[in-house]
Amino acid sequence: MPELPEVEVTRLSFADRIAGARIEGVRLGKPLRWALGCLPESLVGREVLGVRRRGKYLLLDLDVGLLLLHLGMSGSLRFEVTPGPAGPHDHFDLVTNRGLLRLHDPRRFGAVVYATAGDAPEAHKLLGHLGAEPLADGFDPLAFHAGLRLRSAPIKQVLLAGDLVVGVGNIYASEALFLAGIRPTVPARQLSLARARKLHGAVRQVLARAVERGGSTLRDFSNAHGEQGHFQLEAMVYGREGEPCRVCGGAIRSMRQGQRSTFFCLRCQRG
DNA sequence: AAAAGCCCCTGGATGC
DNA sequence: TGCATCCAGGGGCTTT
Repeated sequence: MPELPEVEVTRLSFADRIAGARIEGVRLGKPLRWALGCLPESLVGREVLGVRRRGKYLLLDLDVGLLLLHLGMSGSLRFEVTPGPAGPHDHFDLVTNRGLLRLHDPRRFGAVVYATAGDAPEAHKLLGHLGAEPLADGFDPLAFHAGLRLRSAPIKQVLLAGDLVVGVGNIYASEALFLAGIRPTVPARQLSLARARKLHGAVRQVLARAVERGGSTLRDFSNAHGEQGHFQLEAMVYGREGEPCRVCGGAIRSMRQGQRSTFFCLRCQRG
């Protein structure tokens, strides 16, 4: 479910409230993708300094070490001062003196992993290979184009891979390619500098807009307050197979790329 | 090195 | 109503 916008919206919805909180306990539900990597009791007494985001990971900085959180496909976080009892899909609770941070994740592709403070966060195994942050100043169109030139895979799959640019998942890859007028199947290396620039801008535009709209709620995404997103209402192509293109009126098509659905408009995406 | 497939898991929609 | 099948926002790992 969660791509960069949903993860960032989640972060914004609880970062201020958890900053400065003292950890009082940890409750684990069923196993997530990876083991926590430390004894839950060892977190008690530590302070949450703040929350950052790297790609689709949330980084909870502690006074000693940090927690990496990933929402996987079906995860969402809630932060509640007066929480109810844990449900069958609530697999991680961080009890603090400010409130309870709870991970709800039916499919359990998500994860909470402890990392020691020793290494810089960027050196962590899970983060080391990640590409540029698309909404940061460091996302450079020239470097983006240079990276694309090295890849022969279809541009849609290069966007999803996350080693050139992070945070673009299945919804926003289709949306960005539509905005840029680029066919999802074109080999990445075929994109000219001008078209790479256009895609670079489209990625930034669609992600920034989605953050503004609170993310996309297709089934069950909500931020840490339980509020849903609204970007799905203005999607140009994602999930719109057979419906008319909002630009040219032609029928939106869908196809499979790497066992994921891709949505596009034949007429508007000729490149 | 890069690309393509394979899984992890649950639930909802659809079809017979 | 019951059961099988397919599909879903991710991504690390293994195999080509």
